[in-house]
Amino acid sequence: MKQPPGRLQRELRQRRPFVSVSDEAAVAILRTADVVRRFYGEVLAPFEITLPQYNVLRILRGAGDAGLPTLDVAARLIESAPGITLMMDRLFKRGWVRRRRARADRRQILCYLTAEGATLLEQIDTPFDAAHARVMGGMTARDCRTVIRLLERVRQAHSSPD
Amino acid sequence: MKQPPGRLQRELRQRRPFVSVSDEAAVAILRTADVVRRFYGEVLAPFEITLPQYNVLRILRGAGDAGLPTLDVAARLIESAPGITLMMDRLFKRGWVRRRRARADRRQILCYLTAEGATLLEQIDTPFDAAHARVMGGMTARDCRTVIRLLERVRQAHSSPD
DNA sequence: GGAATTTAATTGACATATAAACTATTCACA
DNA sequence: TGTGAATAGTTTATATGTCAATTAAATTCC
Repeated sequence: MKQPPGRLQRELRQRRPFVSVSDEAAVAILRTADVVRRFYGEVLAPFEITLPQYNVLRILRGAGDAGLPTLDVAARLIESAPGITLMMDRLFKRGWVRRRRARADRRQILCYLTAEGATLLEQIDTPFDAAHARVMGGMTARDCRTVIRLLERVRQAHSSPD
Repeated sequence: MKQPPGRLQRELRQRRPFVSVSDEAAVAILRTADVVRRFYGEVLAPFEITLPQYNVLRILRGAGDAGLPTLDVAARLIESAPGITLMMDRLFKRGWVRRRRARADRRQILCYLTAEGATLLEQIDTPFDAAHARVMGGMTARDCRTVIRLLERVRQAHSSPD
């Protein structure tokens, strides 16, 4: 049950053991996230689009004709306000996003997916969905559900009111 | 067994369900990593140091008087080569790191923790180790070990020769 | 109705990241 | 031994992410 030197530890080439399992789990989460991010990045690379950009486009597709205020897009990502403005600028320059000031609340900028953006997403959908099947590697559906449940608990413990 | 709307899904305010549990697990990993990163970031904020910087200093402390070539430091982080140069520059300017060209292999730059760097780390150690106890929130040691084991399998599936 | 507050978004400054191109040094091996 | 390949590190360019300050519009509340 107890694998001798600890694989993660060897991975990091650390000399000292982890302070606690808590510590080790946190590092495992951070490093696995990097692996996952890189994996999706490679899937998207041929389309010259990054994972956060792809996520924004998918969010806008979900919003449909109603569009979505800039900060609502940010709220659905990890991202804070300033980052989303820049990213939206890039997506706009590439012709995938359109923006218009909201009539109802003139402070808001509504963002929409363009037809070009929708076409791009359609091209990406198939390889991307196929990637989902590979991202968790050798894990069973049951393992995935366990991870989902446990990590949910971690996030919950750190969550603001929500 | 099947929780009705899915908490993560609600978190993301997505309309459509995840394509698969694989998909959902990947998103859970990415979002939890962000939570963990932010948590450690807040612990370190009073010391005006970032998590990656702190990791570099700890690696150099581990290396001791022998020091460590720049790219060896990078190898122990997620980080690729160019990033480590900049970060080391910043740590040098702050007086926490010292550098010297290796005599044995004149291509290498050996990096060392300075006495000031060591003092800083000592100040951070206690609050940081205390944070380890909180980072995994309500999870038991057993849960942590489960997460460690499952995520290890995910990384393994994506690993290069190693 | 109008001053104070809040909210949506942007700007500027800085830290991480990654890819590509480059310099300097070392190594492999014919 | 000497040339071509590999390695260590930096530079440049671009993208993501965060904080603090700012602008403009909407809301609160006397």
